[in-house]
Amino acid sequence: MSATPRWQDLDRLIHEPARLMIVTLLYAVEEADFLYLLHETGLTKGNLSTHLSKLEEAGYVRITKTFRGKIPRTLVALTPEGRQAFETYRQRLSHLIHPPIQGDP
Amino acid sequence: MSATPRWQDLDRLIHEPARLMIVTLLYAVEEADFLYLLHETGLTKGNLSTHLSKLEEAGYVRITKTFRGKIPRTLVALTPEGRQAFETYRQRLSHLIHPPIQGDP
DNA sequence: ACAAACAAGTCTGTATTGCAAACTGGTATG
DNA sequence: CATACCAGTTTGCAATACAGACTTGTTTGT
Repeated sequence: MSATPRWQDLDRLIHEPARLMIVTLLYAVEEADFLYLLHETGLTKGNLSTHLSKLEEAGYVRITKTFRGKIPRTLVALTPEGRQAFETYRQRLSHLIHPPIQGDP
Repeated sequence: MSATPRWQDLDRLIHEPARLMIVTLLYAVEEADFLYLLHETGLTKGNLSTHLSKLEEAGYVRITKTFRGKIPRTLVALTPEGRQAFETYRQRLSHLIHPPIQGDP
């Protein structure tokens, strides 16, 4: 028992490919609307909506609903915490992914 | 619809943290026995066993059962396919993880 | 005026699957 | 003889990702 479960500490919320995709996009562009994410990720509306809600619950993104005229527009942005979480995730993954190489031709 | 789901192509089998852990270990040491993996990963026996079976089904690892005296010993090694899959996975993840752009103070 | 399509969801149902714990079977040890 | 180790298989549960249907309001096409 116990061991060193530093691996398990991978943030499951970000780890999920769909959300990893979303977070990565947000990290790059800093702000995006629903449709942009929808097209860029190729997810379905419902799916994207759900994932965004989860990220919002976790405090990783902030969702702002505005109106462009009468048309609703949903803006999504990473919060500082989300940004931080992504960086931590990224670091941890790096450790996993290219570990100090061992004797291996 | 359609879009470009190059992200989705992340190999789910390897992506799962527990298995990512296993594969990474195997990639490093090239050969490991059950107990080593058990202690190193901190998984339960059943869990480890299940994950190994899945990796075996996918052809990513080869499991060799030997006997050390009368005590069973289970050796696990990455197959070339597994090795290939891990490298592909790693590459794809790299693309995701440190993206080219970054205009962001 | 009416139909269709868009924007941004919510809700539901299904199917996977990860995980822990219990059980199995054989061996060594006290 | 009972306990503990090795290496599993099976079971049961809980979470969840995903697609698709349904909703509400708005704009556009004819």
